[in-house]
Amino acid sequence: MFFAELPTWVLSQAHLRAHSILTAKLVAVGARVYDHRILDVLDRNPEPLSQVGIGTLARLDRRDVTLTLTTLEEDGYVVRRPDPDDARRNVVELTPEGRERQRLLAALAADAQEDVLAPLDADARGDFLGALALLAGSRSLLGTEA
Amino acid sequence: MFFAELPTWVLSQAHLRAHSILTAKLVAVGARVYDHRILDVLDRNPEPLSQVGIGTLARLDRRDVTLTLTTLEEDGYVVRRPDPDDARRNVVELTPEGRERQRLLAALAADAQEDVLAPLDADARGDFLGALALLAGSRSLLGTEA
DNA sequence: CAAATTTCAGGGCTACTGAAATAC
DNA sequence: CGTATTTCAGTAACCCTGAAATTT
Repeated sequence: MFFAELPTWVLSQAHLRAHSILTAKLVAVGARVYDHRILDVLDRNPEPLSQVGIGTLARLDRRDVTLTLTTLEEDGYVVRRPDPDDARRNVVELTPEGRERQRLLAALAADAQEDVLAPLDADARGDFLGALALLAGSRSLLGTEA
Repeated sequence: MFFAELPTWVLSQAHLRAHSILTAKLVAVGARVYDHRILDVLDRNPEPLSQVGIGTLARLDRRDVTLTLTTLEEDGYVVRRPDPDDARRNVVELTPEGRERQRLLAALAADAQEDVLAPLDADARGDFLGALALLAGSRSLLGTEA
């Protein structure tokens, strides 16, 4: 079978198109996908999080958490403080600007979903997303387990 | 909506799982996805191809064609010769070893497809792949156009 | 002259590993 | 002591751009 007929290939192209749509929305405001992931988990968790906690919830490597937080902190969207209960940890919190930033990024991400799914009608979307979650397996937390 | 519920996220995770399955099969024999793409188009086109021709058919950037061909040539799977009709071009051809290599990689890629689609039954696969091709759009050449 | 081909240099994003410093 | 957290250095694969050298 020709490589471009393989499901693995079509999946990669569908992902690439979706990812391009999403990143285009985000770069328009100077943001990246990692920014959105981290601000999202911070916005949803009222209790302060350590960087390890952020990495777990945002499914990001510790390295990428560190680098992304550095830029977010430089831009004034988050603050890092040493955890008073455990000096090994940083406590990371959203600033008001960060919370506002997240609302913007979430709105842009929502726009992107509509663009991505535009080729499918409402009926087809449900079936498709169900099958997609099965294929994603434990990598998405929406599928059979979660 | 939580970022992990977004279709863009689930799509990326499905792709990542599929890609991991495929690359695991290939790395087991020391090959990469680009190797498979290039050997595939060479194997299917009896007439010799230039590097630009390979890039077009394999949907690879000219830079990646150059780098991948260098390793394939070092391993004895392809040969590059100056095109006698146009000295700007290289004519690239599979060696017998390259043809055999491609048969191996194609078999491994086929195995990977089965593993990837395992969570879906036969009925669901057709619908899913049809929807997926729509989302991939012009990036796959299987969808509505092409 | 302009255009095409190959190659090199380099970057950006995503995902990841090893190791150091620090603190528990 | 061993373990956990953060940080730095670095890698791999994928996708892409600019520019040079060569030839048409």
